[in-house]
Amino acid sequence: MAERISDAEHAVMEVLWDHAPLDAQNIYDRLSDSQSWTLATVKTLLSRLVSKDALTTEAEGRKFFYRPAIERSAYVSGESRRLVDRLFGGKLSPLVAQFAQAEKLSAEDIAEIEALLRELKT
Amino acid sequence: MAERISDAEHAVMEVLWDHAPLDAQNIYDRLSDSQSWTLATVKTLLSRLVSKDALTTEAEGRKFFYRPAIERSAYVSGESRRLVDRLFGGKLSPLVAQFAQAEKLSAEDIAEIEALLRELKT
DNA sequence: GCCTAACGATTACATCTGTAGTCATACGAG
DNA sequence: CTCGTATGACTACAGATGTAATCGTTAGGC
Repeated sequence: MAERISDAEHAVMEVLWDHAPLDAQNIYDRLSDSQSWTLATVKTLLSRLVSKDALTTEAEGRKFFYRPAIERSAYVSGESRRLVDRLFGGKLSPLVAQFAQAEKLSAEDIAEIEALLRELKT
Repeated sequence: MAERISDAEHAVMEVLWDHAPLDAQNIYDRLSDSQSWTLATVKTLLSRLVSKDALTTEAEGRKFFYRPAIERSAYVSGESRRLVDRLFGGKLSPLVAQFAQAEKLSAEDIAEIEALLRELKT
């Protein structure tokens, strides 16, 4: 299990993490803001996510309601770890350094992270 | 331009970021530790990276020396931003929070990041 | 009861990716 | 000069991905 979720599929997952269960039509509607996919495309993505065990379905009449089978936090965790392992030798601090240098962290960002860390030490 | 670099291609880039220029055989040798690709596979990846303008070549006799055409930092920067945008609303602190919570940052990690931030504020 | 519209399922197809084999060629050993 | 070998180019092919059309079925309106 734990097949990899593609970018397009991820967009669908986000909708369902935000609000589930939903049927295909509803998911399509919510995606319309950000994507210009047809209903058919959304349905394909849903099918693929079901075969990947990333979604579960509940039949209601002749239609399905879809619900995430994995936690967003698990997905986010996996993806983050992947990136950090691949690009930063598995350590978080070089990533922070990278952002600091290339992205100009705002004072606010810095304060937020510091607060976080402070809390961790208690 | 700026075509996306795949995972396998990235492994090749890392070798060249570490030490360039190198010829195909040499790259293959250096990859042998981590990957069990054949020379043919490595050559395919090199060709694709050249068409993606991620590598440049210098002919020397009948062979090529390959050299990165993009900085590692640019690549790392792009990939990091992609992840942070996709999963953390573009902000770094939620990523740090995520790691803190799911990955148990060591005291050492925390200290490193704090030092980094302290330095930023000067 | 019949037709239509809405569903999921199936099929389609180009591109990208991982992985590698084959081909033409030219350099270097003898 | 000849031949094997190393080299880049080209070809191959299955699976993933983005994107969508079509098909078979069935519930609901009339």
